[in-house]
Amino acid sequence: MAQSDTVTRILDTAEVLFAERGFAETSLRTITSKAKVNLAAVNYHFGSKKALIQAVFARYLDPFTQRFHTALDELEAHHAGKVIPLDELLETMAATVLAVPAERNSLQVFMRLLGLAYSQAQGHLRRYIQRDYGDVFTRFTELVRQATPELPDAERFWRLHFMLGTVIFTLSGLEALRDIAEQDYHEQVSVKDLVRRLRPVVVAAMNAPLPDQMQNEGLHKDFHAHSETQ
Amino acid sequence: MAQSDTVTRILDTAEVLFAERGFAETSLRTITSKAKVNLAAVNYHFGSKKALIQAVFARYLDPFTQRFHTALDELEAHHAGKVIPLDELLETMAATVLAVPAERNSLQVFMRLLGLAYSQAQGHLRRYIQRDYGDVFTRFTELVRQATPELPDAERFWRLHFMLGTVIFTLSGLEALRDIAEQDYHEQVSVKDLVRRLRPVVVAAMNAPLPDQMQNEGLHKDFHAHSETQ
Amino acid sequence: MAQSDTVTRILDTAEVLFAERGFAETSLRTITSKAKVNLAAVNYHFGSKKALIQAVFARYLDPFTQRFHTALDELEAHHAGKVIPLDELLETMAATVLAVPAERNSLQVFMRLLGLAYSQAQGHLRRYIQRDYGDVFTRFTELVRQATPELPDAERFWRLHFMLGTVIFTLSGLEALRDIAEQDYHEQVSVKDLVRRLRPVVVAAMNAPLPDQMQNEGLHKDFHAHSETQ
Amino acid sequence: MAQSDTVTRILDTAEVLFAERGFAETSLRTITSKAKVNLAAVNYHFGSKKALIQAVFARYLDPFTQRFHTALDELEAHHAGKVIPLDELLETMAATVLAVPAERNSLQVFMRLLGLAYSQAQGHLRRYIQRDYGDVFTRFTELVRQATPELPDAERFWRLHFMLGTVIFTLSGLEALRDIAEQDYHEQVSVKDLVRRLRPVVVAAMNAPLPDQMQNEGLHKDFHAHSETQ
DNA sequence: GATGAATGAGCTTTCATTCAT
DNA sequence: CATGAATGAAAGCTCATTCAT
Repeated sequence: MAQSDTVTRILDTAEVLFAERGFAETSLRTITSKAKVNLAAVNYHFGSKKALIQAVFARYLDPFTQRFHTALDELEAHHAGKVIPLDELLETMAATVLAVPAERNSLQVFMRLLGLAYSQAQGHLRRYIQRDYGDVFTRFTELVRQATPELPDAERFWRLHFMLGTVIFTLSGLEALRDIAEQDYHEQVSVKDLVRRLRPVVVAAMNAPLPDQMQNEGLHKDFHAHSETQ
Repeated sequence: MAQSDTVTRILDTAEVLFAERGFAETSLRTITSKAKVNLAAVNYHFGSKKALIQAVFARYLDPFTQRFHTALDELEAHHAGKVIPLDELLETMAATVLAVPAERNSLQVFMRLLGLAYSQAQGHLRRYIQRDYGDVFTRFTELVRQATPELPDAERFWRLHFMLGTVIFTLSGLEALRDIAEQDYHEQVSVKDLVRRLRPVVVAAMNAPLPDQMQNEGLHKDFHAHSETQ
Repeated sequence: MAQSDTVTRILDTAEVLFAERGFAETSLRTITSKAKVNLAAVNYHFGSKKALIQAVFARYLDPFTQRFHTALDELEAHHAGKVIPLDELLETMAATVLAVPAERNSLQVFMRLLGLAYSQAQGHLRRYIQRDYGDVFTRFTELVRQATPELPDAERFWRLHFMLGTVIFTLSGLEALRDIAEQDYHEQVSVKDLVRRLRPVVVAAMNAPLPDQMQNEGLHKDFHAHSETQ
Repeated sequence: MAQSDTVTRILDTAEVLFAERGFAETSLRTITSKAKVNLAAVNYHFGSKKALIQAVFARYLDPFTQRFHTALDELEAHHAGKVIPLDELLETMAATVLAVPAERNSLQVFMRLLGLAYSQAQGHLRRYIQRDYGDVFTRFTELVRQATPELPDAERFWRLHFMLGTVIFTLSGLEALRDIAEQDYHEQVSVKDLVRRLRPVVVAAMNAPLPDQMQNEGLHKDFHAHSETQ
C-alpha cells in the first residue's frame, strides 16, 4: 500500500468519524480498523492524535484560504478600488465554503471543528487556526468594515460573531436539525437550501438598527428585570 | 456529610468541568477528586456518568421550564387571547434564560452545555431534552408562529434555530470572545450588553424577507457556482 | 418489617440466586434488591457474605442432620445390633434427602449448593461443613463400612464419592438435563423417577468388582497407553 | 517477548488459577501479574475474559475431539462393522481424556469447565461446547447405544449422565478429595489410580439391572415415604 | 433495630503510544 | 517503510463493608 493511500484513507475515515462522534469519542482504534490500516499507522504518519486532528483540519483550511484569497483578489479587481457591497462579500464567502469539500459530510466536519475551536476554552485548536489561517479572516473582516461604514467597530465585531454562530451551529448540527425538520415538515433539506435560507437572514442581521444606548439600566427593566450582573 | 452536600458538590463541579472540556473529556475521577468526594459517589448517587450529565441539565432545565411556563401564562393573560408581539416573546424568553442561573458564569455553562447537547450527533442528550422538556419549547414555538403568521412553517423553524445558534454560540464562547473584544476594542462587555446587542439583530433576522424561491439552480450560479450537491 | 421476615427473605432470595449463578457471581446488591431489603441488612444480620452463605447451608443441613440421625437411630433399633443392609442405608439416606426441602425446586438448589461447596477448592465451605456436619456423615460411612465388609476402606471412600458425584451432578443439573431428555425422549421426568433410576445403578456401583491391582503400569497399556503421570 | 510466549503464559497461568479458584474468583490482574505479562495483554490477545475462558477450554477440547475422532476411527476399523464392546469404548474415552493434558492440573480444569458448563443454568459455556464440540459426543453416544442394545434409550441417556456426573464431580473436585483421602487413608492418589478405580464402577453401573417399573407410587413408599412431588 | 450514605479496593476494559523487527 | 506486539495509564463501574444517625 502506497503511503499516500494510507494517509488519505486515514484522513477520510477520521474526518467522517470525527464529524459523527466528536474527537474524544473517536478512538484511533476505530479509525484505523475502519480505514483498514495498521493501528500504529496514525502515530507513524501523523505523530499523535492531536496532529491528526489538525491534519484533518488543514486539508480543509488550506485550499479554503487559498481559494478565498483568490476570490477576494478577483472581487477587489472587479470593483477596482471601490467598496465591495456586503452581499457580494457574503456570497463570495459562502461560495468558497461550499466549493472546498470534496466528499459528503466534510462541510459538517469543518463546521464542527470551527465550533470546537471556538468553544473549547483551553483551545489548542483556536491558537492553531489563529496562527495559521488568521490572515484571510483579518482581510475579510476589513472588507466587511468598508462595506458597513455606518456600524461601530465593536458592533460589527459582535454581529459577525453572531452570524458565525448561526452558521456554525446550523451546519455543524446539521444532521440533528435535518432529522427534526424532516420529521416535522417532511422536507428534505440540502446544504444549498440552508445557504439560500441563510442569505437574507444574515444580511438583515448585519443591517439591523443599532441597539438603544444603554443609558440607564432601569429603563430596560422588563428585559433585564431578573438578570444578575455576570 | 449530608447527602445534599455531596450531590450538590458533584453537580457543581461536574457542571463547570463539562462546560470547560466537554463530556467525554471529563472523567469521573477528575470530577470527584476536584469535588473532594469519593470516586464511587457518582455511581452511588446518579447511577452512571450519563445519568450525571442529565442531572446537570435537569438542574438548569427544570426551573427554566417552570419559570418559562409561568412567564408565558402571564404574557397570555396580559394579552387576553390576542396575538403576542414577537419582541415581547423574545424578551420574555431572554429574561427567563437570564433569571435562572444563580451563580457566576453559569449562564455560560448552561449555554455551553446546550451547545454540546446539540452538536453531539448520536444524541442521547438531545432525545432526553426533547422528551422531558419539549413541551415548553413547543408552546413557545406555537406562540412565535402566531406572532409571525406570514412566515412559512419551515422557514420559521430554521430561523429559530439560526437564532438559537447565534445565542448559544455567542454566550457559550463568551469568555474567548470577550478576550478578543477587550483586546481589540478596549470594551468591557457584560452579558447584559450582549443581550442588548442581540435584540435588534434577532428581530431583524426573524423579519428578514423570504429567500428567493429556488426555481432553478442555474439562476443562482454566482452564489452556488462551485458547490456540489450535499 | 419483623426481623425474622427480613432474615427469611434474604435467605430465600440468596438460596435461589446462589444456586442459579454461584456465590461469587451473586452480589449482595442483587440479593438485597431482589429481596427488597436494605443493602446493609445482610451485613447487619449475618455479619458478612461468607456468613450468609453458611447460613443458607445451615438452613438445609441442620434439619437434615437431625432427621438423618433420627432415621439412623430407628434403623439401628430395628436391626438390633445386626448389620444393616446397604440398600436400606441408601434408601434411608435418599428418603431423608428428599424429606428436607419444603418448597419446589429447593432439592435442586440444595444439590447445586453442595456441588459448589465441593468444587470450590479453596473451600472455607468444605471445612465448615466438615466441622459442623461431619459427625452424621462419619456415622453413615461407618454403617456403610459394616454393610460392605469386603471393600477396602479406600475403595469404599472413593465409591461413595463417585456416587455422591452422580447424585449431585444429576440433581443439580436437573433442569438442563430434563430439557434435553424431554426434547429427545419425550419423557417427563420427576425427581422420583430419577431416584428410582438411580437405585439399581448406585447399588451395582457399590458392589462392583474390585479393580485390578496396579502392579505394573505396562500391564494396563490399552487403558493407559497414552496417559502421562499426573 | 514472542507472541506465543505471552499467549501461552497467559493460558498456562489462567488454567491453573481457574482450576484453583473458579472463574469469577480469578481476576485478570491476578492472572497477568502471576504470568508476568501486562494487564492489558489479555484483552489484546483474547479480547475479553470470557474469550480467555473459552480459549483455555479450546486448548483442551480441540486436541481432545481430534484425538477422540481418530481413536474411534481406529476402533471402528478394528471391529470392522461389528459392535464395539462397551468397555472398549469406555477405555478409549478414558485413554483420550488422559492423553490430552500436557501440564499438571489441566485435567482438573477441563473437568471443572465441563461441570460448570452443565451446572450453569443460563449457560453460555454449554451452548459454546454444544456448538463447537457436540459432534464427537453424539458419535460416542451412538456407539454406546449399539454396545448396549438391551437398554431403553432413556435409561441409557440417564446412566451416561450419571457416570458423567461421577467422573466430572470426582475429577473436578480432585484436589479437595485428594486432601481428605490423604488425611484419612494416607494414600497418594493419582489420576491414574482414580481411573483404574472408576472402570469397574462405571461398567457395573451401565450394566445394572433395569429399575422396577413404577406401576404404582404406593408400592415404593419406603423409598419415597417423605418426599414431596417435585 | 435498621438504614441511607459513603468508602476504599478492586474489577474489566479501552486508550494513545512505543518498540522491536 | 510498515507493522504486530506490547505497555502504562486511565477509564467507568461494582464490590463488600462501614458508619452516623
